[in-house]
Order: sequence, then C-alpha cells, then structure tokens
Amino acid sequence: MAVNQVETGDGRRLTRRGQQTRLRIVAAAAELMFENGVAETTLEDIRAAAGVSGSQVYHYFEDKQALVRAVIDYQADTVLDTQGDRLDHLDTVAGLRAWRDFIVDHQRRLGCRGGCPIGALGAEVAETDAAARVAAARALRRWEGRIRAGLQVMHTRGDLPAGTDPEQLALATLAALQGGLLMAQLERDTRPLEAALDAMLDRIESLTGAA
Amino acid sequence: MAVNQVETGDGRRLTRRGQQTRLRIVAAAAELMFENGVAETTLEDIRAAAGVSGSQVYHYFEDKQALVRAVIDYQADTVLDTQGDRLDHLDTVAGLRAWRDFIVDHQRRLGCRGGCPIGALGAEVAETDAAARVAAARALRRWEGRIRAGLQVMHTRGDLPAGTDPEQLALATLAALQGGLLMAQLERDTRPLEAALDAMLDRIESLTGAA
DNA sequence: TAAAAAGTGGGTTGTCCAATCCAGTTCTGG
DNA sequence: CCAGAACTGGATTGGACAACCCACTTTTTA
Repeated sequence: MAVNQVETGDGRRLTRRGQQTRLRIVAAAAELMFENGVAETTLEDIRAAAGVSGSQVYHYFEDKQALVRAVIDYQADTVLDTQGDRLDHLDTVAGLRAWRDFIVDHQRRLGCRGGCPIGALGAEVAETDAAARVAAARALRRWEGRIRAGLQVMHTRGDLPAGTDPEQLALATLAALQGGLLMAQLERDTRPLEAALDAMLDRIESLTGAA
Repeated sequence: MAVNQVETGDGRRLTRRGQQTRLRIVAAAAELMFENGVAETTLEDIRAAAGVSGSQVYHYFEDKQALVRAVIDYQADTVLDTQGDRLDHLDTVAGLRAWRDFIVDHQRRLGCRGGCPIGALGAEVAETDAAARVAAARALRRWEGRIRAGLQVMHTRGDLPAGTDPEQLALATLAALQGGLLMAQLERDTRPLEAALDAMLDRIESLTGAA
C-alpha cells in the first residue's frame, strides 16, 4: 500500500505515532481537496481539519505538491478499498452489474458531488505538476488492472470470444466510468453515469453471447 | 452563438469594436486556461496575451468568475466548430468512425495535453462555482445533442433496433469520449481514448446488425 | 458634433497563503 | 535513559493576485 510508504523525501524514519499523524494529515487533505479542489484547499484548512499544530504539515511534507501526490496515492487505496470485494467478482456479467449498481448508488448518496477522487484531482493538476499527473495515471492503472483481471478470467474461461482483448475492454470500461462520473458531477444527475456503464456492460454481455 | 451575446452584466451596449476586444480577451483566457488551468491563469497573463491594457478586462467582465463562464461558452462553440461537418454525419457507422479518427488524431497532435476544453475546465470549477458548473453541463448537452441527432436518424431509418434509446447511446458515447480524453491526458497516450471510443462504436455497429 | 464607449497606463489596496523559523515541551523506541 | 522524533504555538516573511480607481486620449455611433 502506497500510503504506508514512508515518503518524507529525506531518509527520515517515522515512528508509529508519526505515521498515524502523517496519515491523519493526508486523510484530511484528501477530504478537503475532494470537496473543494486543490487550489481552494489551504494548508491552514488541512492543518485545522487534521487537528495538528503549525509546523506539522511541513514536518511531514516538502511542500503542498508533495502532499497532493500523497493524497493521490491515498485516494487510489481508498477507492479500491471502498469497492472492495466487488472488484474480485468482475468475472461474470452479474458481478459487473453489481459493481455498476454500487457505484451509481454511491454517487447518488453523494449527490453527484466531487466526481472521481482520482480523476478529478488528476485533471486539476495534470498540466502543472507532472509528478502528480503520473501518480494519477498509475492510480488509474491499478484500477484498470482489477477490471482487466475479471475480464481476463471470462476470456480464458471462454465467455468472451478469442478475438476480444480484455485490456482494451477494461480500459474502455474505466474510461466510460470516468466520463460518466464527470458528467454526473457537472449535471448533478446519475443518468449519464448509468448510461455509460450500462452501454459498456451491455457490450460485454453481448460479447458473451457471441462466444 | 453564446459568444456573440453581450453579457457584460449591466445593460451596457457593446460596439463592434468592443465585441471584438471582448472576444480577444475570452479567446486568450480560453487558451491559457486550457494550457494551465483556471487557478494558474492570472488576469495579468490574460491581459498581456490579449494585448489590452490595464482596466480592460474589468471593463468587460464583472470578475474572474464571469470570465470563466464566458470561456466555457466560448469553448463549447469552439469544440463544436472544430468538429464541424463531422458532427453532421454521425448517422452512419462510417461517419462515426471518421469522427473518432478525427478526435484521436487531434489529441495526438496536441500530445494529449489539456484534455477536453469543456470537461477539464468544468471539473476544475464544478465544486466552487455553481454557475460555471451549469454552463459546462449545458455545453456538454449541446455536444450530446449533436451525437444524438445522428443516432436518431439511424434509429428512425431502422438501422438501430426499435428497443434502443438514441439518447442513452449518445450520453454513453460522450461519456466514453470524456473519460477517454481524461485518461489520455493523464497517461499522455491516446490508447485509452481509442479503446473507449472503439468499444462504444463497436457496440453501435453490432446493434445495427441486430436491427 | 456631442455623448457614449473604448482604450491607455499607471497606481493602490487589501487579502490570502505558501513557506520558513524558532524556542520550548512531550513522547517513544532502541 | 536518552537521543531523536513528534509536537505545540506562534511569529514572520515575501510574493502573488484580485479588485478597484483615476486622469486622460481616441474611437465610434446616433
């Protein structure tokens, strides 16, 4: 888990307590940045939300950019963790549908606010912080890997035609999800998200019929 | 066209020259915000790029937020204009493929930088400027409308099964495009974009076979 | 041709915020 | 037990930037 990495920049050792505090800062930053974006989140906001005093943020992070990168890694863990077991059952159409329902429901509960914790954050900093962009890309790769794993099982099991490429399909599914989340965020309505995921899953289901 | 609207807030009339200058400011702002994001683009940068003097930006816009909203409308016009005729031929699979090729090629030429001029901008300001969020949502709706129009023709012509809903399909296609653009931006690689669009178009093509 | 709009070019104000520093206290792991 | 880490709480610096104001000139339109 990327979060457990001690990445203070210099080769300093963190005690258990230190790791906890660092994590508290990252979690507070993640929540605030998810709600208000990176630019609108000040280190002072984060400090207060994390319940630490003045110099602590700089004790654990070089600067704001380093904190942003840590937040991206943290959100990658969080997203995969939240979707949990559902990501282990993407090797059947029913499993894929259940995953879809969970995501749609989750967005509905959030009032479609915030978009994707990884995608939205990555987009905001993509053109100004190359390291953060790469971190976000890596996070999406991890996510895509989980989807691909499920489709791969379907493929080797013979549920998907030999000609289909599970990676292409996984990439397309994640893209549909990302776009659906973005549009849902802008329109404050889950309909685009549902349409995007349903279209991709219908596609996969129709492929299983052809196999 | 939204750009031609005289939207200075108060009921001031703009001369032809005034409209040109206003447009020059919006265009400069659009380019800078596309390249560096809203937060990283200062009014001074815009002023210099547009080649106008000190007080001119405030002569045409209430504040920065008003300018951002104008930029979103401008980008909506620009995107639809750039895709031009291709949007009028989305009523055949060949036309859809040609549109796809154009978009992928365009992204390749840009080095996958910037993402979607509407989506990326909208995502950045979505949670801090409701009016801008709504403007971005409206822009995407216009785009979706063009896609839907093509699919609608296919549907009434009988190329798509009666059971399919052109709007759902259009929504899904635009979402796939948005997600593909985002992932391409983060990975600096058109592959996710290609996978997303190809999957959606394959889906549409297979539906035409079933009709 | 006069009023309104467009434009110049500079100054100013106030705020926000990242980043740095420090003097001292408390905790904790080897 | 003690050295290094964690932590407090405040002060400070320096820069960036939005927003506003003004005196004056040029252009446009009715």
